[in-house]
Amino acid sequence: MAASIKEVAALAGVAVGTVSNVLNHPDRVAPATRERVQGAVETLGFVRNDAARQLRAGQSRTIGMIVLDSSNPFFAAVARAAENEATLHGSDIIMGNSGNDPDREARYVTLFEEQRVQGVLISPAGDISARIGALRDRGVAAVLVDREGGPGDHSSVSVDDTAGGFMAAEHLLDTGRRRLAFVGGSPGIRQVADRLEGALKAVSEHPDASLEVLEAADMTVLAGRAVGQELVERSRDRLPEAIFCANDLLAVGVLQSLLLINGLRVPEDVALIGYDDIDFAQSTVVPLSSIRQPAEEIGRTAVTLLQEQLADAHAPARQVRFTPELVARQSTRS
Amino acid sequence: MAASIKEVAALAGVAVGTVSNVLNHPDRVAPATRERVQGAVETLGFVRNDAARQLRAGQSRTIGMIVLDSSNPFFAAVARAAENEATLHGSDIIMGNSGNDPDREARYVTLFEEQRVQGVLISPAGDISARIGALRDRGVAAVLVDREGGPGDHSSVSVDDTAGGFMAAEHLLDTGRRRLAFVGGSPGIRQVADRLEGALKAVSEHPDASLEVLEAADMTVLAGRAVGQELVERSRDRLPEAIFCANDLLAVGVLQSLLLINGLRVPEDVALIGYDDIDFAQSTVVPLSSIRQPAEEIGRTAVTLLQEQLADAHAPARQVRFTPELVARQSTRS
DNA sequence: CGCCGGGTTTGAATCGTTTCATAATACGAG
DNA sequence: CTCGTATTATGAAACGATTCAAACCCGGCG
Repeated sequence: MAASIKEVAALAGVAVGTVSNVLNHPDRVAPATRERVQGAVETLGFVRNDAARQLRAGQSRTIGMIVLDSSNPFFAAVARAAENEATLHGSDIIMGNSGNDPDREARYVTLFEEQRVQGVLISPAGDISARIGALRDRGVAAVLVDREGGPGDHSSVSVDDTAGGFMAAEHLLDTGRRRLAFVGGSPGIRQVADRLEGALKAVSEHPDASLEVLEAADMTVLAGRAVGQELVERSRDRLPEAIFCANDLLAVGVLQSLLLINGLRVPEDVALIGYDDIDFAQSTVVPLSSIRQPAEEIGRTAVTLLQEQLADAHAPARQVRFTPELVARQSTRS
Repeated sequence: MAASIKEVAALAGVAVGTVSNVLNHPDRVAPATRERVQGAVETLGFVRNDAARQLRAGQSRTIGMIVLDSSNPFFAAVARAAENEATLHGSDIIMGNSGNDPDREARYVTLFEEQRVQGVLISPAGDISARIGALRDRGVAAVLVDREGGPGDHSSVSVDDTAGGFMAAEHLLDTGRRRLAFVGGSPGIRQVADRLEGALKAVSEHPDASLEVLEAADMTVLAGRAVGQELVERSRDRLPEAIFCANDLLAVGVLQSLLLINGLRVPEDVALIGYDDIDFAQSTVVPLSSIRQPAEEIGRTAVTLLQEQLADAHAPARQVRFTPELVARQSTRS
């Protein structure tokens, strides 16, 4: 159905090699011939078969990217920045969503390997350092995104989640709250574990403070709402004074159930802080305090690190680590 | 670097065809041989080269999807639903972001054509019906998403934007507002034009009502904030009584500047309604009225229609059209 | 007039997989 | 013991683009 280079050659009355040259090295072809070939390409509606090209080349121009949750605005922002940066370098990015599911993650890694992508940007769900090692052995560059690489082996772009967790809890403590709660997703998620660890550290520095840990089914608005519901069903005096959510989506959900459904006041009855500082954080019912991560820079840097690896396979792995930043808004006012 | 089927065959002491059979038709191979081959695959870390496979097959198992703006939660939801549905059918989806830029859109279409994708799901930015026609001629199925197909030629999944625009304006009029404003992106965007048209129709039915049209640079929170800023700088009596934004992101931005920055009250001073009913709409400072579109169904249906086309190239194009729904919240209370 | 050198063009070889007609083998029945 | 059949294995051909050594053409120079 689709025309091949051979048919173009036949129509233009030249050899296949010439057509290929018109496509890839126009300067090597005499102007008259070039036009004749371009005419043939036009009339046949020829579109280059990328599979054949790649097969010959042994490698594609594509970068694979696996994100934990593309419907989380934070990851969407990271992905967008990466996309822009890649376009600048003449690469295309194709994306996959693991949804925090190690199986789906593995499927995408395989898919990308089969496609012989140049490299992979990945926010790991499970423990895939073994898999990444295998990738590198096979000559596929990889950069961890939003997760620190092991000791010197993988390049990575991360944000210091422990510091972020510390900042969040510290802020709550600074504003006079003592009975804190942490709402996270599965403790298997590294970001959740690290943020919790930071929070625990802050709390441990105040002998009179406590931190209760709650687990949400998911890191979504809906799951946040469910946890919030659970909380308000307790007797009032067992309610925490402040809640730290592992991301803004959870915080928004908790906020909804506290406030809209149960008539509690934020921050008077309960203070609330999220994580990521997504665009919506400042527009919520009560503007949400949060810990900001530099999404754009993360995406851009990830691509840059990957390009470094591509340019020189023996370039040392680099770990870039950003520091998050507290953004205090009304939801934690004292 | 990467092992090929040939090396696997050599190591296992069988012919290449046998290895291929182990990979694709394990039942045709004797158990003993199968295990020997699988062992070789294991030790060599063999990964199938998809380019070669596709070249031979002439087609891939991939579906290409082009969205207008993946950082808009509405599109993210559509994409996610499509992804799930495709996975169910054993296809993979790769995504591209046009960002409403016809050039980027064209680049992605080309990329997908070169990859010989099974089909394309596309929310068109520019006028690409010509391009889609070319795709079909070449045997690539296409489904328009969130835009109605022309008369009988393309399959499409859309939502009646004119009806939605009408509903929004009608609702504002019903609650007693008369001087309305419409905030949209570029009028070149079909959704914007249609929603405006619907609103105009509603307004024209009320002789004492008026509709002022404002254009935002973009359909983002930031652009919304800019337009809101412009509005509040006017003298108070020239302020509209109600604002209809072409999507929720714009509405959130407008809300921010009205309320947080300028101390106006919503809905008392100005009523506000958005479009899409994204998850955050109910969590904004003042819960946002909106027009809901069934994102999940749109994504799912798009894939279904594509599968129909794939199953039978001569299946008639189908147009599925959903009707949006008004969700009234506090921001338009009278 | 023959040869040289440049710019052009040619077309066979190659990439790795799948397919399929054919060959090899094993096993039972006669 | 032989033939027929069923099961399994073989390996050449094909997919379509790129590459590259070789062929070709043509004007200029000795």
